[in-house]
Amino acid sequence: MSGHQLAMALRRAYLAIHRQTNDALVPTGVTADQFVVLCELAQGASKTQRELVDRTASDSNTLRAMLVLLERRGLVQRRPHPTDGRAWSVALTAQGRRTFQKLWRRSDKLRMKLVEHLDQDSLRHFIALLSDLVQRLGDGAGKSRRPVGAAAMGIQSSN
Amino acid sequence: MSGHQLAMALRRAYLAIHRQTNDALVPTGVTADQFVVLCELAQGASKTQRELVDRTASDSNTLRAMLVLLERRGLVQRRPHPTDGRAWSVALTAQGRRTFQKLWRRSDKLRMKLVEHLDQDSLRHFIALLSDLVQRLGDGAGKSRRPVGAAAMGIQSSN
DNA sequence: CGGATCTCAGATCAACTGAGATAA
DNA sequence: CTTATCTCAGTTCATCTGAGATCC
Repeated sequence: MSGHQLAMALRRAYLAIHRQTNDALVPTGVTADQFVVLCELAQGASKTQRELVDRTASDSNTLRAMLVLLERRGLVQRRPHPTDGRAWSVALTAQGRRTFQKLWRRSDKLRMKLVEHLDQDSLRHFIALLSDLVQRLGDGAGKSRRPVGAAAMGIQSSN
Repeated sequence: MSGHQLAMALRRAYLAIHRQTNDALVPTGVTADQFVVLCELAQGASKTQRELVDRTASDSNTLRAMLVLLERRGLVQRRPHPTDGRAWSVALTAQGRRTFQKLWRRSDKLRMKLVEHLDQDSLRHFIALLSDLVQRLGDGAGKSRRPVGAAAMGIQSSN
């Protein structure tokens, strides 16, 4: 057992989820990565791009590109931030909320399958293992253009 | 605790490893995904592209593209398969083996950090959780163009 | 024949670099 | 002045579809 095997197992698992999410959403024309963004936006209030970068673990340039696509399709709206003149305030449009419901339903079975045969404690433990791993890696961070940012830590509403 | 949170934790962890691997390897011009391919090739005998597709969890077209890049750089060689006329037999070149050593050393600290604070049992358990997840997903497989393939199961040399 | 392996063209998205505008 | 947020241009890689050649 080695770090390499852990990395490979993680790769396998992530790619499997990513592909099956894409497969499930392909009739809607929304990608799995875009879905991740919409999920964060669907949790209550509007967010700045910076917050979305932290919460979706995306690159800021990548996130912008995705928002441009989502905006062009009318799922997302960006308005000037009320107090911070540098920032955008990003939110779902009405159509975006409707589309998100559809996406969420379409991916429902997949999420069920993810946690099948896992009781609450195992699931909690599993997530803790993953979070610990991220934290361990994050400490010796490279030259990431993301100087941490408070929202990166896992405060998630319950969905 | 929900399947969504598990998926997000997995995403975070995978992307963190992927990025840090890329960062560690960037002076060599080899990407993290290419490194995955080289790792499999470094384990003993030569392999067909089909085997590599299974073992690296890559798409077959994607794999071909990566092999073309690696071949162009002289790290990899493809010869006709001795017995199966449809298949290629892919192997590292001498330079490929040297480069792989370098890559492996460069990513050593990262692998160490991955398993820091995990004893053998925890690591084994972690990997089992990930593998189980893949298997659960794999059962209800979509229209993946990969009709299973025996090598997909985890027979790994110890590295 | 059916099925497996691989090739090729083409498209799309994600990811990243580096430079810069603007505001805190 | 420094730092943070976001924009923009440009590049590369990974991914996938769909069609087809070739061989088992």
